[in-house]
Amino acid sequence: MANGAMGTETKAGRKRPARGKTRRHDADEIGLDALVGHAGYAIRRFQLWIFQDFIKTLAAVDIRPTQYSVMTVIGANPGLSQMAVAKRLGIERARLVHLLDSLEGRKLVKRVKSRDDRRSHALHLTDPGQAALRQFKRLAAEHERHIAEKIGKENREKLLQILAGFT
Amino acid sequence: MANGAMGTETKAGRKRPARGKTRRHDADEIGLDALVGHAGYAIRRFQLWIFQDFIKTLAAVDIRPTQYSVMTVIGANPGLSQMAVAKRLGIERARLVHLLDSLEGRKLVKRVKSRDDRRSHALHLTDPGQAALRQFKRLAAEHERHIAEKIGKENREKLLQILAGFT
DNA sequence: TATTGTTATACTCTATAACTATA
DNA sequence: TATAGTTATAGAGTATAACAATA
Repeated sequence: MANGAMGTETKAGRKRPARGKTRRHDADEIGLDALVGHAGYAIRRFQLWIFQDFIKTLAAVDIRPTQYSVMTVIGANPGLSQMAVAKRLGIERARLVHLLDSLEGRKLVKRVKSRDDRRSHALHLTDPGQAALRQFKRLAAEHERHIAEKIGKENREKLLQILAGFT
Repeated sequence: MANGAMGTETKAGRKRPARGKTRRHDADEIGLDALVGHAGYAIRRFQLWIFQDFIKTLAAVDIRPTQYSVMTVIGANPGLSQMAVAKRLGIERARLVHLLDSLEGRKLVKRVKSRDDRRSHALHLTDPGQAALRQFKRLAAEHERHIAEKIGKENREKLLQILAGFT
């Protein structure tokens, strides 16, 4: 039996089932109502898709988005302090400690005591770390192609342009 | 003294400091290198900005993005089961249990034992929950205007259009 | 006094697995 | 057997606070 036989009409024009009547739906016939007009909702779903694809595409090298961003910034700016990396990427400095512990344990990154300021560490990629980063970048480029396939090449570029201020 | 006096030239044309030399930078002169071309990076930063603004804008009513999405979907589809809501919004059903515990504790939502399937609950907004949701929607619309101010009205609409498939 | 890196704690979120009561 | 809801646990991620060494 179809649901809502004794339901009242809602604003959206749907039948409201009596209390205690569970509506059965296919997932795609459930209305999102106001969520449809919320940029945050779409962005969030898209961002989850992107991270999942990134993780899958770089699974063989066991690198996650944040680790990739840390290595990329250190690779392009050798000698940065932990504070500088944390600020630039919007990561808590307390969290960066653990991220670097992991990358240093894998011999991809090294902390060198700074001579300028003995409180801080100068961060560098190791030689294997530099080679590894080149491979990570190739895989990340592949991931980027997945995005272009998903939303279209022009749309991806438009998106990058719209969000250029959030870097 | 400027950094990099004894550094070697990197591909990016920057001076590489000797090991142990910490580079001093203003945050905005640290290059992101490959991250600039990664949609995921920009999307992630934007998404964090959006969530922070949403949380701030709805702080007075103590409603977070996920709680809002759950109430909106229940409001538009009264009688849904927990599984249906979880699937539709991409939330783990185990997590939805706690989200609903909280909303039910605040008398915004109620679980009604389903007569159709005694394993499941039919979800409804309470009367105060319906009134509250109307207020949440007004505040969420204000948040949406903040987004439009941030990236531009047309860009926001373009974004919604590009990401329409991720709902 | 302030800052860097570190440690610790708490809370949110994600991902599972297992349990119960139903189907 | 399978599914809905629940409980529990572990790992990320976020947000703080406090501490030692150093500025």
